[in-house]
Amino acid sequence: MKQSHLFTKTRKDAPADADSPNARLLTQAGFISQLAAGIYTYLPLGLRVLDKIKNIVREEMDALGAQEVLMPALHPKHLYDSTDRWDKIDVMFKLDGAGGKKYSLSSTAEEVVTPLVKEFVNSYKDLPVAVYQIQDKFRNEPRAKSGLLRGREFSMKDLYSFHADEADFLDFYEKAKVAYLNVYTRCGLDAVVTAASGGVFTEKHSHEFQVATDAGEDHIYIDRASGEVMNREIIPEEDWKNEEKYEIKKSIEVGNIFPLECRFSEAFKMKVPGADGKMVDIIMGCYGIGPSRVMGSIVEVHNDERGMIWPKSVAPFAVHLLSLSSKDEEVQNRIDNASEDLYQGLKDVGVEVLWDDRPGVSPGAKFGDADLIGLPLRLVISQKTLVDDSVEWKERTSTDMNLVKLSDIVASVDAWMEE
RNA sequence: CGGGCCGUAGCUCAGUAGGCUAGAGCGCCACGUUUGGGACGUGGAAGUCGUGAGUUCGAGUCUCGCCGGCCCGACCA
Repeated sequence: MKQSHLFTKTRKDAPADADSPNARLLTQAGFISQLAAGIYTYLPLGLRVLDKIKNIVREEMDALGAQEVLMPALHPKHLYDSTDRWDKIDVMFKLDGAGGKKYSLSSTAEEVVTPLVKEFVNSYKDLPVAVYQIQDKFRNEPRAKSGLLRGREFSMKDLYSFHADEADFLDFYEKAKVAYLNVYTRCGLDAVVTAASGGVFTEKHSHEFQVATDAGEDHIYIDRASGEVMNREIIPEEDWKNEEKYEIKKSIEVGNIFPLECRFSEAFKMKVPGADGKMVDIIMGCYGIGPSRVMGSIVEVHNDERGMIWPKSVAPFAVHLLSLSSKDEEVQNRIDNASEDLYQGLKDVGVEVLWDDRPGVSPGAKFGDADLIGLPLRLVISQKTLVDDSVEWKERTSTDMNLVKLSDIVASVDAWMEE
């Protein structure tokens, strides 16, 4: 994409009302725009990141054997009458429809997915089933905060699994854990599985995926003896400051999986015949990842004083190509032609390039924007590099710069992409 | 939902004790010069001072209500 065509712009000054690094940097670089507290527009650069995260999630969910659907975000009240949750979910947005009907905006989807799957599952032979969706969720948070980390409308992937017996559920649950860890690793996040309370659904523990960072609002306790990681909510209060027993870190919860047991299958009278012909209860699990929160978390973890530092896997573009300006028309033409050739050459081999082709913008401004936007690889073409028939190569994570011949550059980038 | 901070140009902010035509930097527009770390000169456009009421001869400034944002806490099925 040519930067001259990008309708968004970077800002020289950080926004005054964005304190957290993710809100400040994403806004300053033109990735997101705030509409209200906890409500954001994803601009072209930000949307590309969000989509890449969603696609990584998709790939891992598909590999797990789950099937993607898209359920409505507008939920009729009667579903919640079946589970008695209409007045229990206090973050639920409720609205009135025509004819006195009542609806809520999706804050979760157990009430939709359970009847949905029930439509198609008639026997133990139809199980297990795992379905997921990636959809915006709405939660009337008393206090939205920290940019993308806690919003009132946010992207969430929610997966639900249905099983004929406990052993099958546990097997799937463990595989889901691995799939989740794969997602975080691929997104450049170092997440740990953390035991947490089971909430209202189960006596068992649920499991969270926590990324240790001071930007987090959770506290994880790492048992120094066993290595087990636990959320503070399941630590006895007298041990909250026991640093001899636990290593304590602040962290962001980037995912949560938990057993639902038969809470929802019972509420919707979902039972099927087992192998012996007798009706069996259906055991469910539920598994959530917020792609928008993952995006914010990546920025919290990967940034420096100059801007964001995107991992290659989720960067909006892999390469930032900078054409520096020259007063000499002849030189300028050579810069433009070499840049155009490289831009096309990279696109032809499938490399995503943001080309800073803006005329007349000073080198300092282009470098500043490149650092702020934080694409993994910066390539510069200028009078200086063309003297050597070369391009300057600099990775965002390094201060090293070196020249690569124009004749070799596409192959070099292609090889770097495979790393 | 409790507590705190804040709202003045597109952005970041200043605005003394209430005082007459409301300021700066950046950005933007025009022209010229400049081009390897956010260049410079000259000229220009741009503001119902969040909003409503009140006090006052006079309100960006004081009082109250409302709206909105950020932070701390509670909450986070």
